[in-house]
Amino acid sequence: MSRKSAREDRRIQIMEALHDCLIKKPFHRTTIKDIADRAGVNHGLLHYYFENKEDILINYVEFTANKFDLIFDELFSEEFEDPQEEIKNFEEKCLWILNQVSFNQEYTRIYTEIWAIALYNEKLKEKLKEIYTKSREQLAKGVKKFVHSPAMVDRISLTLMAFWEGMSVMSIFFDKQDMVDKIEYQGILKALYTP
Amino acid sequence: MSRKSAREDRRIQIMEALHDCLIKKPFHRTTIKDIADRAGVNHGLLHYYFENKEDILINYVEFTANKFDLIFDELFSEEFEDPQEEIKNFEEKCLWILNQVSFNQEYTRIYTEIWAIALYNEKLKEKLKEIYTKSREQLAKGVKKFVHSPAMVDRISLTLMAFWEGMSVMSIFFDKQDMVDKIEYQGILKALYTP
Amino acid sequence: MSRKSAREDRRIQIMEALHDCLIKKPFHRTTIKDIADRAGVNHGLLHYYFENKEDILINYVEFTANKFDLIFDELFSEEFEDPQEEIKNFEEKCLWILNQVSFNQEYTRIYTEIWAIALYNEKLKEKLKEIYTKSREQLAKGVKKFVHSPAMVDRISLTLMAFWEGMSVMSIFFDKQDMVDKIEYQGILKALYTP
Amino acid sequence: MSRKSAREDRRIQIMEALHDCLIKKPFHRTTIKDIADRAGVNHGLLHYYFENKEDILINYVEFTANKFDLIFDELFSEEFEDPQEEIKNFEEKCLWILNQVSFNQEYTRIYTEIWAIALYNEKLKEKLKEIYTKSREQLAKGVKKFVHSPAMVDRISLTLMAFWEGMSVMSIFFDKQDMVDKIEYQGILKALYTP
DNA sequence: CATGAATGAGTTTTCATTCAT
DNA sequence: GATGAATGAAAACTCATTCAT
Repeated sequence: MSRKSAREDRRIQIMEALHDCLIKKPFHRTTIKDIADRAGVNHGLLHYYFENKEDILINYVEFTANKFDLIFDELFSEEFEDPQEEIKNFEEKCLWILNQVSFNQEYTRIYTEIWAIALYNEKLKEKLKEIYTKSREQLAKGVKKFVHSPAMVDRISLTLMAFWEGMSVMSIFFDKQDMVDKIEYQGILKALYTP
Repeated sequence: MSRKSAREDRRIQIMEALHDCLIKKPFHRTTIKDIADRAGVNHGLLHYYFENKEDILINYVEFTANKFDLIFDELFSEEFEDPQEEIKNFEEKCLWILNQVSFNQEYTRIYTEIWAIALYNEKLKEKLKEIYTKSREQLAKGVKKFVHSPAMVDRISLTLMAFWEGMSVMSIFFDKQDMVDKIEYQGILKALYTP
Repeated sequence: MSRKSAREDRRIQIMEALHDCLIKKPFHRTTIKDIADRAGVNHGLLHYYFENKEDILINYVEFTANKFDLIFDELFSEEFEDPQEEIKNFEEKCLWILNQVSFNQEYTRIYTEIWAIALYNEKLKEKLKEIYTKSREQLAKGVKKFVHSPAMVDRISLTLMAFWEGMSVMSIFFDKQDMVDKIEYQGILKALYTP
Repeated sequence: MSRKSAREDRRIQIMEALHDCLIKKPFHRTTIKDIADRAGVNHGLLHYYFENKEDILINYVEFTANKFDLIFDELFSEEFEDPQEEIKNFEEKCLWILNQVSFNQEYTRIYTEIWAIALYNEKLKEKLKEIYTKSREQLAKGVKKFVHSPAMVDRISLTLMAFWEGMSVMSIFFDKQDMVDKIEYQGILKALYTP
């Protein structure tokens, strides 16, 4: 393994340690030592691999963004012959995102806080914008398969993103199953792409 | 003015100072002294009127919650003769909420952070739950006027809440006007209450 | 009741409140407000009746000193015909002091701390010296009844005082009953006044 | 010198700084910064080597306890052929303790306060109990050499401990030389071990 | 006399960051 | 690269005391 990737491995190890920490504590109460302990390295070393504490977070966001990217990419690139099938499949994917992504407790926790930090941190805000823009584009790719007006594709993907985001936030205190039960998801979707 | 309200005035003054501070800095970087300076009082006094820093925040949330409560209450209690009028009115109200509440930059900033804090603070979480439950109920009151199935009333209000919440969060970095333009709001609403 | 004694009543009320507080908390963790609350008066008032916090303590010491004074005075002024009776009576009194004074948990607690404060407070030290000197003198009065050499009277009273003081301090963590059992008190006393 | 002992050296340096501070000021008026300044180190460092202020005190007590332990151990392990010699020697040792330990102004000052703190601090109380129990045991070892009844050995050592403790406390304001003069120490001792 | 609002000095503790080894 | 000792800035909270009403 090259020297470069050994360095990268260490960085990933540290970012994963940060992830584990963020599940338990908010970022500003997570200390450099917490992260170091979790990663099993000396705390002084974190300053060798990252500029400062904030820098670890920014890199962490970039690091996890790639994961989401892969998920959304894979999710919406599948092709079907039958348009009817396409729609049914899309609805399934949307439901999967709601349950697996929006309602993922770990990411909801972590990203809710990252949003809050981003408010006062331009670099982080930029990163988040990137992530959401990409996701929206990939979602749009999926919508395009059965909706033709570009304006409507945009409308639907934006609305879905907002809806997921809101459900994610509300899942913090409202019962997830209860929320899912109350939503007749397909109805909403159908409504969205009905002209 | 009675002594009692003098005390309450001071408390409000302090909570308003916190509000001003939260627009500029996240809560955990806002110091007791920042709030005191902003309120123009001695920092020791904040500990006289509130138990601790967290207590100020919790009271602040309660304080602003009442404002929202009043808004939602007033918004959805108006009665119309014509059901058609009712629906049109409701749509207008919803648009107003999106623009005036969800897209209110100050509250978006502040509440995004409060959500993040609430993740690790049961008292705050409880308060937020209360606020959202109340708002949902008042929103439901408005929906009931033209939708008869209770299940659907529930579905619509939950979906709208999530949608607003998500739009609010996304307004942090996406252009608000652009988002409004892309949404054909009435379409969504109509879709929601069409069986 | 004269104005003067009304003032004195208030002062006593405050000193008694301090006493109650000192049973529960050390002096430096007892706040002016604690004392005021206990006394049922406004905390600002304590500064009207006493110069400052320390002043309350000094007055408290003087106040309780009088109580001890009365006890010792009454204890050793009784007269007996028979010298043998005198000795037996003295031994009883000594045992009473050990059990009722040295082993009095409240006073042990409070005075142990007062000693510590007195180390760095001349006024308090002076007060304590006064109290112990007086007690020693009254104890000596009791001893004189059956011991004639003034030097020995002095020796016995000093030794007894030290012994009581030490037992008091040690009663903080050693079992009192166990200590009493282990001491054959009369033996020690007899030894002390046997030439 | 090993790394381990470098750490221990620093800890001792800090405890010695605390000792120096306690001679001048009571513990609760001694600040972390006072101790750090005295030790010539940064105040933040104290929190690196000790959990908190209280922890320094507890370690200090343990640290000085060992010193006393050594003294008492050495003092009462010497063996003599002649029982008469044994007694004479014991009396000398007791007088030495009175003068060098009970009347040691520094330790009297410091320990008087530590007693007071221990009243409200279980950990400290436990430590003190340990120290006194050990000392009593070592003292008993010395007494055993010329007193055979275990009950009496116990009685004598307890009484001596109390006496020393009391004399120590009283030495705060009574003249030490005067007290020594007034005590015919050998008489007391003889009395104690005379059946 | 009585109240309680207001002040401000003081103290412990936390922690990111630096740096010598 | 790795370690852990050292630094120093920052911050919450406490409380005796003062004072206007």
